[in-house]
Amino acid sequence: MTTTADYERMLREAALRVTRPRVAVLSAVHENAHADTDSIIGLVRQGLPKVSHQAVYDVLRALTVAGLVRRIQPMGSVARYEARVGDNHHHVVCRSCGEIHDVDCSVGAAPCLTASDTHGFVIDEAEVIYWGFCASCAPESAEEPH
Amino acid sequence: MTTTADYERMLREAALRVTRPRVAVLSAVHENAHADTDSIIGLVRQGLPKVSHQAVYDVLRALTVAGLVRRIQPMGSVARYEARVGDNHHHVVCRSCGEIHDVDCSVGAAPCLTASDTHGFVIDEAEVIYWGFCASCAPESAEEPH
DNA sequence: ATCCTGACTTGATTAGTTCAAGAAAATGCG
DNA sequence: CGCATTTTCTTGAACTAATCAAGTCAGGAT
Repeated sequence: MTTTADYERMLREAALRVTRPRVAVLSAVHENAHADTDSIIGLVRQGLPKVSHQAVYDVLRALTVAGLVRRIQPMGSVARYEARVGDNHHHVVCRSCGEIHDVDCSVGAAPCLTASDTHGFVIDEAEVIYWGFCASCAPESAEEPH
Repeated sequence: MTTTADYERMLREAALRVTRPRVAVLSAVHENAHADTDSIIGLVRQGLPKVSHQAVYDVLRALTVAGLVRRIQPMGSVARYEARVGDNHHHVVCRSCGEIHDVDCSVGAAPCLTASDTHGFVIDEAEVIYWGFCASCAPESAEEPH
């Protein structure tokens, strides 16, 4: 289990000041994968009722810049954050309810990181989003071709 | 070259009424890949100065639903539209200037469409976004590790 | 040509996020 | 430990992209 002290250490190692809003946000993101900003605000306020929404926005940005959390934003969705960073995993998103789950890269390490024609771009990351319907939202006749 | 008559036919084949705003939007998306809504409004108004922004929003949604255009929205960016539909191509996005280019799927047909663990999801599409820096934005020392 | 339905215009409204100025708190130093 | 410096947080407003609603207008069928 991750304790408050662990979060404080993570912040310190990232050269960020340790404040209660930051610990609370970091904790919320760790314990609630793929939470959107609004949920995070709610979670943080369970422990610290007085934090402003900008504090949360600021903290999320600081944590994102520091690499402690990762911001994901499938289209049609608001910004969401997750604590798994640096392991090149991807996401499966439900078209209906927006639910997100992690999936590891299918073909090994990072095979998708080779585009056929990069147009002169220096590519550093390949983001994969699998779109579909989750178990609850999939119609029973999902496997029918039409 | 694609003419107005072609766009009208495309609309008719999609069971959409042929209106000048629709032709103008369809034309704008075809001639300006990855344009955002605001640019499209500007382009449309070059020919039809009086179209409202809602008309453009409405038309873009109708065209998207009809499958004539595709909506893409890398995170941090507003909605963009492109006319290449149904060929499973992906995108490379510049982290700095937001420029977008098409890339064909690297490993053949649609290999990325196999996630390792689908969490019970019925997946119908794998969207790949390659992140990096375009030729203009890439620093000279881009290949240096640090 | 006329009617009916769907599309467009106008204007207001929302949600999500950001900006700005001042107050508060965290770190470093004496 | 207490103070100074610097960053962070609070308060409140503003901004942007997008949507909603009501009424007018135009495309396509009869």
